[in-house]
Amino acid sequence: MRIGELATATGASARSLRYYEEQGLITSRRSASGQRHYPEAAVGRVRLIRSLLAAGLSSATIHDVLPCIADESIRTPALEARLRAELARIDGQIRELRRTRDTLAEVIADYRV
Amino acid sequence: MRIGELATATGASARSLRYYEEQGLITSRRSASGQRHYPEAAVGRVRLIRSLLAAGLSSATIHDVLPCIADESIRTPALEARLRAELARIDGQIRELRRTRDTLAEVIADYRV
DNA sequence: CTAGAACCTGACATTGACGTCAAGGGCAAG
DNA sequence: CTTGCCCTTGACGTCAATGTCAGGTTCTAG
Repeated sequence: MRIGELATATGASARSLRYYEEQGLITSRRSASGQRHYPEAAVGRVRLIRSLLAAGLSSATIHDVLPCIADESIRTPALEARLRAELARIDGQIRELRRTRDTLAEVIADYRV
Repeated sequence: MRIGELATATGASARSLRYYEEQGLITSRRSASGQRHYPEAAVGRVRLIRSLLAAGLSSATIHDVLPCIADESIRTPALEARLRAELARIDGQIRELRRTRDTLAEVIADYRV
């Protein structure tokens, strides 16, 4: 699977995929001519990366926790704590979003009256 | 209320408050010497602005919908549609966050085993 | 073989919500 | 009056994820 195919499969641009690799979030096997080739599993990994990015994790944070997700052998208590912290952060973010959502919904409800 | 007081009351920096004003999100009465003064109501308004920003609305979007929120006389069907669209966007964002959250939670659960 | 699509690296540009710094004016307390 | 803090405008810096462009190489279809 070359980069263009992975791009269309994941919704990430080729530029983004190279960036993810540069940040150590994904790896690629190179053909003799230097072109990147990916295994099927890269699709799921990139999708996970994108959802974590969308959840507000930085690429550095993802770099820290992704090996923990991908490779059981690297799982450590410190990484578990990190994951829990990020989970808590996302939970807080969801709560705040819901409050904002409700504020907006109230505005709209009042709107009709 | 001067800018420093509003800043500590809302958690926004003075820089941010000037930025919000520059973007047309808030207004201020100026003293003879040019210093900004705000009414008490500015606190709530700035808090609302911040939560909308945190929810991913751009300052331009907030500029569009905030008068609708603040001033009933400007409410129009177009603005209501805009509000509904933003509400839907936030709902989608919450759903995606929950999926990511659950993915992360699963990882942590698997972690113990 | 050849055209065109896809890929490569490297570098600069962009965006939005700010931070920060400079150079100065305003204001209350002692 | 002065000390020190708060305020002003204006301009440039930052950060992170991507866009974009240039100049060149490689793959694929006909």
